[in-house]
Amino acid sequence: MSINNLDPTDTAILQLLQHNAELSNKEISYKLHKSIATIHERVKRLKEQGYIKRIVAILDRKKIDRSLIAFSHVLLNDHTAATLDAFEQEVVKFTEVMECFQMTGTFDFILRIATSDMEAYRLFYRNKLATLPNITTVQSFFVLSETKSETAYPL
Amino acid sequence: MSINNLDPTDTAILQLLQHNAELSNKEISYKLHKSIATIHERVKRLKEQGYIKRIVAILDRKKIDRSLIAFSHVLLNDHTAATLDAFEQEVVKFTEVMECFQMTGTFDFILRIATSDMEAYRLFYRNKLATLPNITTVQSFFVLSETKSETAYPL
DNA sequence: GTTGAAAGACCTAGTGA
DNA sequence: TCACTAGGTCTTTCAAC
Repeated sequence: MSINNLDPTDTAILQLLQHNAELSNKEISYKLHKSIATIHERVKRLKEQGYIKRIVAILDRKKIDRSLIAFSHVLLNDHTAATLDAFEQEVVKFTEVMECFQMTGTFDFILRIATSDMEAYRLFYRNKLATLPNITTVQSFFVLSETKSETAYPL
Repeated sequence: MSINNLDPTDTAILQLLQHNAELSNKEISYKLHKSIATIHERVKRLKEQGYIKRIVAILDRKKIDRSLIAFSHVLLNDHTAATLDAFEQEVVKFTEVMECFQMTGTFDFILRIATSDMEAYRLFYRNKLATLPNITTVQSFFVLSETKSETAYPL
C-alpha cells in the first residue's frame, strides 16, 4: 500500500526506470552496485506487486499531429450517480480525451483533449462532447506552450 | 514534421509501443507480418527521428504515496517576458509540479501537482508556490477520481 | 526497403553459498 | 543477497536481394 514497503534499492530501481525503461538489468546492477540476479528479482517483484503498471513509449505529440492540447472543465446538470456514471462511460470513449478526472469544486470534470488543431477541437466539441446529455457548461482552455511535462514521480 | 512521414508499418509499431514497450522486435514482427530486421530498423529510425522520445515505466502513484492530484490555475501580475520566464524557471524546479502549461484565457498557467495528501499540498502551496514573485491568484482544484488516464495517442 | 543468417549480449531459472 | 551456470531468447549487424 505504501512506499514504506520499498527499500532504497527498490526506490532507486523505480527512479531509474521511470526515466529510462530501456536500461538492462545489467546496466542497473552496475549503477546500483548489486548483482544482476538481485535486480532481476526486484524488477519482477515491482511489476507483480503493481508498483510498475506498465512500460510505454512516450511519443512526440507534435510529430504525430497532436499539437493542440486543451483542458476542458465540464459542469453537469445534476450529480446523481447515474448522471456521473453515464457521462464518464461515454466521454472516455472519445479518442481525443487523453484524461478525465472527476473534481471537487465549481465544476465536475476536467478533460485533457489532444487534437491536431483548433478546427479539430471545434469538431470534437460540436460533434462529440456537446452531444452528451446533462452537460450544463463546458469551459475550454488551450495550451500555448509546455513548460514541463513529467511522467516520473520523485521518490 | 508530420505524421505523413510515417507509413502504416511505422504507425502500427508506434501504436503497439505506446501501449506496451516491453514487446520484443520478434513479437512485433509476428504481429505485423514483417521480419525482425525490418522492425529493428524501423524502431531505431523512429527513435533517431524523435517520434519516440523515450521509453518509461509508468508507476502506480497511489502505491508510491502520490495519492492527491491538484490542478492549479495561476495568474500573474503582468505578462512581460521577464515575468513569465522567471515564473517558469522557478516553478519547474518544484518536484511536486508534474506539468506546467502556459495557457490562453483568463489565467496564465495550469500546474498539475502531485502530493501525498492535502496537508502536503498545503505545505507545497504555502512554502513553495506562494513564495514565487508576481503571482496574483492561485486557484486549486482537486481530483476526486481518475476516470481515464492515457499516455498513448491514437494514430 | 527488405530479408535471413550468425555472433554476441541478455534474460531467466536454478543451484549452492 | 550473491556468484555461477546453462539454455533459450533477443539484439544487432551485414551481405545480398
